Amino acid sequence: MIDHEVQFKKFLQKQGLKLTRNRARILEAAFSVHEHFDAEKLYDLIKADNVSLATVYRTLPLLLEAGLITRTVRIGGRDRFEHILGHPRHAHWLCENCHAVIETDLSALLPAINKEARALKFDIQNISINISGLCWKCKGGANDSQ
Amino acid sequence: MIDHEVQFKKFLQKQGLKLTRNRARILEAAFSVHEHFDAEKLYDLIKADNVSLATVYRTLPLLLEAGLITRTVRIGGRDRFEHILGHPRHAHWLCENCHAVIETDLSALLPAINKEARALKFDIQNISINISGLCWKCKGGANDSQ
DNA sequence: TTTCATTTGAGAATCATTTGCAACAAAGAC
DNA sequence: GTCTTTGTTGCAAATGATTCTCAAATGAAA
Repeated sequence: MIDHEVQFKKFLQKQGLKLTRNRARILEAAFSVHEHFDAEKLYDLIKADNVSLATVYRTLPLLLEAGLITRTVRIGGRDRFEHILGHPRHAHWLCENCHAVIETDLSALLPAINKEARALKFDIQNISINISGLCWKCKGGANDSQ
Repeated sequence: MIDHEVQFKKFLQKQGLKLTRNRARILEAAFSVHEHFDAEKLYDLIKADNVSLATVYRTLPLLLEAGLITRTVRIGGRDRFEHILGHPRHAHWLCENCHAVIETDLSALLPAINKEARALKFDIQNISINISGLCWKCKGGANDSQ
């Protein structure tokens, strides 16, 4: 059983829940995508296995609580997520014009964030940094003003 | 006319739009709340003036584009905003347990963010930093595990 | 006060997400 | 094995925030 599957199973057991075939399938799908995904995307990946969209929606919060995925940007009215293991935390730069998403490492920001956390006695579970604006391609063109 | 009203009017004119009584009312409401608010909240504040919820929803994106408000945390499936003028940018620390929202200044992080932006040639319009976890009150109690 | 474009309220329509429910498993207890 | 209990799932229906439609209202300008 893969690393994150073990982690998920442990988490589930602690809540008296089970690691079912469906849940394992969803977890696997989430880790097979190395970019953002939304519920629909996962569903597309596994619907062949007769997993319903409702189950995907039911599983997402579990993965979230288990600390295996994280909620990131919201695009087109849809929540988007990404897996965490082997996917170091990063900031998202979202272009308002072309909707490109650029990712950058958080390491430059982490020291300052952790310092703040200590001061607040806050236990960090998830960090989400989204910066919107115009990417280099769009800052001159498409949008003539601003 | 207040500062941010001037700003809004300018913005609207640039798009061939008008600063109507309703829009001014919504802007005013947005600036009267010194915390996060959602569409419904603004609506409650001004429905006595016969402004419809639809108009609130229609105006929010304008305020956003005009750089007068910013989208922050999403709670209970609702988009939340806050005004910007006189309300320096800050990070949000969201407690998963008691849902408290703590705000901290961004100044410690801005230099690093701006540096990154320069490297990416990215034009920042909006920065949203949300850190979730457990606040000091909840990290020991309520939730026995974790 | 005519004209023409923009706004608006009201309610219907959308669409992601949640839920209710009945049928299904899984894991023990016997 | 066979009960029993408890969690799981697919399906369809419900929910609820947000968006859209459209006809009436308003505003600016001539």
